[in-house]
This record gives sequence, structure tokens and C-alpha cells, in this order.
Amino acid sequence: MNLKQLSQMLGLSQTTVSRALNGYPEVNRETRERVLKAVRETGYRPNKAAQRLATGKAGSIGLVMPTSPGNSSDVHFSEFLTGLGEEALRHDFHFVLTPADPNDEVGALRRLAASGNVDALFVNYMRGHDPRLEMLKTLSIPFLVHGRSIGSEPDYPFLDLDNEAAFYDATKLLLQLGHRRFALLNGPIYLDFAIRRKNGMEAALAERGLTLDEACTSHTPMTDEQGLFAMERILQMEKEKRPTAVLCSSTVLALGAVRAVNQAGLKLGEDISLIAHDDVLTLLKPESFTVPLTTTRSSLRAAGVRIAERLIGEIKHTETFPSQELWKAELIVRASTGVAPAD
Amino acid sequence: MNLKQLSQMLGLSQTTVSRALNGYPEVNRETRERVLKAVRETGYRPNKAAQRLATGKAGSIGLVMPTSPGNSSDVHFSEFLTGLGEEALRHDFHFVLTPADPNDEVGALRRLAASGNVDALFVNYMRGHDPRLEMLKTLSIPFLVHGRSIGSEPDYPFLDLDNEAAFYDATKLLLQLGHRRFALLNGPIYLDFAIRRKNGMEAALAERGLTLDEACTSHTPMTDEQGLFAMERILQMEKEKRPTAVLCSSTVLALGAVRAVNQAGLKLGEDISLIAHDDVLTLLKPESFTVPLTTTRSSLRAAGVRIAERLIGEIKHTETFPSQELWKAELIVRASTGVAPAD
DNA sequence: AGAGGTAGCCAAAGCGCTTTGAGGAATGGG
DNA sequence: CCCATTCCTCAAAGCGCTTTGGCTACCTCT
Repeated sequence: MNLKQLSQMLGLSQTTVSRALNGYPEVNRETRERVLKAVRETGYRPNKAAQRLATGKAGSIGLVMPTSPGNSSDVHFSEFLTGLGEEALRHDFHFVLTPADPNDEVGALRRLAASGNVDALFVNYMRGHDPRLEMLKTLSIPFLVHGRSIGSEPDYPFLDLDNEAAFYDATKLLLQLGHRRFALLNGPIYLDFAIRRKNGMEAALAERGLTLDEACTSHTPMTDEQGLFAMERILQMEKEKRPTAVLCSSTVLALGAVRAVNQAGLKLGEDISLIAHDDVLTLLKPESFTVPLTTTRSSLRAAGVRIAERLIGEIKHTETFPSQELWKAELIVRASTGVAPAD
Repeated sequence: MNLKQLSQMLGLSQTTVSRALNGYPEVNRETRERVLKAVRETGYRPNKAAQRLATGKAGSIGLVMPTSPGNSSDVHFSEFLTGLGEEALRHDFHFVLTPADPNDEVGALRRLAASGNVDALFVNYMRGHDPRLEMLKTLSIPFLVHGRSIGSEPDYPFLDLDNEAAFYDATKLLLQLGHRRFALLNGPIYLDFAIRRKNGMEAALAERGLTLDEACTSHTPMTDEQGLFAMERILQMEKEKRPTAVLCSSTVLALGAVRAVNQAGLKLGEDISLIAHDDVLTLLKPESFTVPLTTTRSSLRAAGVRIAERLIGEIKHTETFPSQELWKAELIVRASTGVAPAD
């Protein structure tokens, strides 16, 4: 069933039927109702490809799925995706997901844009000096980035968490509790958020004349396994040199780190204080750790909702948003942080 | 840059250029190379919407994302998605993800198919007597289901895990270890896999004249929280009646369950034996639990790869696959299972 | 009554691609 | 030398939709 058949059936022109369906004013009320009734009865659905070809709008936003053989699936990514989906549902939008080799993200993005299948692009997992930015600016479709790219001109639309402030505040808290030796379990250092979190932490330390020991810093994929390894390594240091305060870039890393602490027979919140960044993952609630975790919290999913909202608004030209948003994380104190142990 | 411009640039007709690009034999080798060179230089990419309109093929497979406001993101789903993506990447396919209210999955599926945006459909989270099946059969595009639907005619293409056998075997193992009182922490009972796992477990018990106590059975969303609650409830029973063996439908449930066991001061593998089904989630490795978990294992991600492979093969008409596949889970014994404690 | 609007509808062009049906040029055979 | 054959190329139709630019009939106003 297509427009032609439908309009013949109704004894109307394609034009009129099309207008009736798309809410144009120059259609008689009765006619419109007749059309809508026929649509309901026949189950007619406009062909999206044709619609897209004619209008240039696709009702879809494109994103590159950072996946490659051997690469692990990422809870953070799917939490975010859930948020995107939640908002897209409200506007009858869908996503076009292009899986891409991480080494060819620029290419994948370009192909996606050129395919004419999407109205807007979204990118995340920003790196320092991210090469995708330059490419995106040359494109004619709107885009939005989640995160920022340190080292690039900040002239692109983004939504980011104030990672620097989050880790600055967290460090500050630990300093107030008397801690002097710190460790950081971070994400891969080429990622922008990891760089900024480290910066934030170092800034707070510097205020007290302290520095972050490289030996106590790890930059790894954010899995529980890596968290375990990194923490084990740190706990092997002599007690006098060993950090008493640890910052984790994800509750996932913290999951492993806490296990290491337990296995070493140490008490979280007494021997070792830990603050993790909490993306509000469904699976991993900091409050349901055996010792509830102090966290810097910002929901990834909420970010997804917001990003979809902005992107769709831009496509529909209905709303304008501040082009650059910086969210603050909440610092939530629970039992995993305590006064520094006496040496 | 479109076909018309490109062909004018080359002094060729659109036909010839199109044929050159799509590998038709009736194009001179030199001509073809000239065309390909121009494509490389200009960065020309065919418009997918137009291609789709002309050919009827879209190079994409559609899936409904089970998401709604307030609904939680699901690690199992994203693990699977990763597998799909991995395979799709190899064939330059992409996905169209339609987020849908779980109450309107049939509608979402129909819209997706009618939109003309996808070549094939994929569905999962099958229920008993699943209404989507009937709808899918009326559609003209191929589809594949992950899982099965108990109570429906088994005349549709599927890939499923032999859930019955997996839980039958697991139960059998526990019986051999002397356990007589069992509990089951299962997924929502309307889901097909949950029904079958329960059946498998009950079949093994029945062979010894045992039955599964309803009070020791829970059907919940598969989150760690639910696992914790369910297990806490079970551990409140009097010691003489309390189950000594527990089956979990997911390592995620097990995560909570194990926490409950620990909090009760019981020893896993001694006081309580536990077997979980392991979907090989990146985040949750059964071997890195404090007491490594005995599991029935089957990679969700591998299933994703296989499903994409079959779907894409069907679209391209290149390969035919057995239309129905039943995978076996591996039973892997670790430390969480032990001889039943003497009463 | 005639000018000027307006409401409601339509025919046709166009979006960028593939594919059909046909034609021109070169080659070979009788 | 002519016709058949092969190789390459082309013009044009068509995919299903939106949108432009009329057109007609009916009002309203003076």
C-alpha cells in the first residue's frame, strides 16, 4: 500500500493525501478525517526511504558504536544508550548504529553522514585533540559531542561533566580527612575525561604542596578486573609509603579495587578511603557495596536523555539550547571515606 | 556530490558509473578504474535513501530496543548488541534501533518494518506464546528470533540456548553432591528462558522424587539488588528447611545473592552451593568472585555474532543456514559448589 | 456587477539512485 | 562486403514521497 494507491482509493490526489497526513492547513477537515480513517483501515505507512529522499529529513540520529572484534562491551556505553533511547522514543526517532573499528572512527562517521541516513551525529569517548572534531565541523549536519576534547578549540556543541571539579572536590574532601598519600585508578589517559579528572586531582593536591605519585596512578580500561590488578599492585607497597586514599574513575573499577582491599584484609573507610565516580549504572549501586561507597555522582543516562533532547530539538528546529553545557557532579559521602589512619 | 554530477564530471552516463560502482561485468576495466579513482578523489558516497528506494535493500537490520522511561538498562542486552555489531561491521551493515515501550513491541516492530528502513528484523526477550511471532510471519521481510516461545508453533527461525538442558544438568550436579533442598532465582516468569530453566530444574528434581518449593523460587528482573533481596528472604528460613543449593539465572542475580550469603556469615560452597548461568558478561566474570562461581556458560555475545551472520546471509541471499539452532551451555565447575552440609 | 480574497484541491516536478531496453562501435566469419 | 556477435555505453523510466505553482469555485466587499 503506497500513497498512490491510497489516494486513488480515496479519489483524491497524492498531494492532498500527503498534506492531510502531515498536518498542513489547506485541507478540509472532512477530507482530512476521511484520509486518516483510510490510513487506519489500510494500515498504510509512508515509506521512510522515500520520505527521506524527498525531504532530506530522516528522523534518525546516527552514532558510531565503539565496537570491534575482541573489544569489550561497555556498560557505560549502554547506560548512556538507554538514556538516548528513552528520549528518542518520545519523538518517534530512531538511531542508526554503525559499528566501527576504533581505529577508523573518523571514517565510520563520515560514511554515516554521507549515507544520507541520519539527520544528526553524536560522538562520545572524546580524546585529547580529537580528530573527529575537525571532520564534524566540515559536515553540514548538526552534531553534538558528549564530553570535550582538551587541546581543541572549544567551538563545538557539547555536553560534558565538569570532571575537573568533581575530582578536585573529591580530593579536597580526602585532604580534609587528613590523607596525604593518594592513588588514582583512572580510565585510559588518551580519553579527555581521564585527563581532566587527573588534572582536577592534581590541582587540589598542589594546593597543599602535594603531588600525585606516578607509581600510584593507573590508566586502564574501566573493568573490574583492571581495578583489582591496579589495587593489588598498590597494596603491595610498604605500608609507610602506601596510599591511604584512592580515587576511582568508575564504580566498575571500584568493584575490583574493593575486592583487592578485602583480600588484603584491610578495612575500607578505615585503612583505605575510596571515592569513586558514579555514573549511576543500573547494575552497580555504590550504596549496595558491603561498605557503601562515597562517590561523585552524575547520571550517564540523564546525559543521554539530554543529548537526545538537544539533538532532536535541533533537527526539528523547534528549540534552541545552550550549545555548551557543563554539568556538576554531586559529591555524596558514604562509609568508604574516613579519617586518615595514624602512621 | 551526487551521481549526476560525478558522471558529468567523468563524461559518462549515470548508468555506466552506477554499474562501475556496483561491480557489474559490462563495464570496461579502464572505465571502471577511472570511476573508482574519481570516487576516491571526490569522496562521493551514494545516497542510501535513494539506493534504498531504488533497490528495496537497505543494508540494515532493525531491532527494537526494549527501553522505556523508568525501565532499567540491561547488561545482557548490550552484551548481545556488541556481538551483533561485531559481525555487522564486517559486512558494512548497520542497525536501526527503535526504542519502544515494552507494552507496544508489536506496534514498534510493525512500524519498523513498514518504514522501509530495514531489510530484516530481529527480536529477543521472547515470551511464552509471544504475540510478535504471528505478526512477524505476516511480514515479507526475513526475521530471526533469539530464544523461542513456548506455547507457539515452532515454525519460525530461531537461535536458542538449550535452557532446559543447562538447568537440568546443573541441578543434576547438585543432586549428586547430596543436596536435597533447592532454590531458584530466576528471571521474570513470562520470559521463555525462565520458563524453560525452571522446567529443566524441575525435571531433574522429579527424577529423585523432589519438587521445587514455591517459597524458594523467585522471578524478578535480573539485577543484583533483586538477587540480594531474594536470597535474604530465603536465608531467613529455619536452618532445617532452608535450601542448601541455589540456581541463579544470571551472574548478575548471583552478585546480589552472594552478598546476602556473606552478610549472613555463611560460606559459599560449604553452607550454600550456588550455580549461576553465565552469559559471559564482560563486567561480571564468575571466576573473579571471591569464591569463584560454578556456572552454565554460553556467550551472549557469540550468539549476537551468529545471529547477525545468519540475518545478513539471508539478506544477501548468499548463504543458507539451518533455520533453527539450539546451543548447549557448558557446565563449568568452580568453588561455589560443594558437598551438601550434614543437617 | 466586478474586483479581490480565500479555501480546497490538483498536476507535475524533483529527490538520487538502479535497471530496462536499445543502440553504436568494433570484431570476426562466411 | 555484409551480417552476426560481442562489448560497452546511454537515455529514460521508475522507486514513493513532498512541494511548487497553479486552478476552480465560492465569498466578501464596494
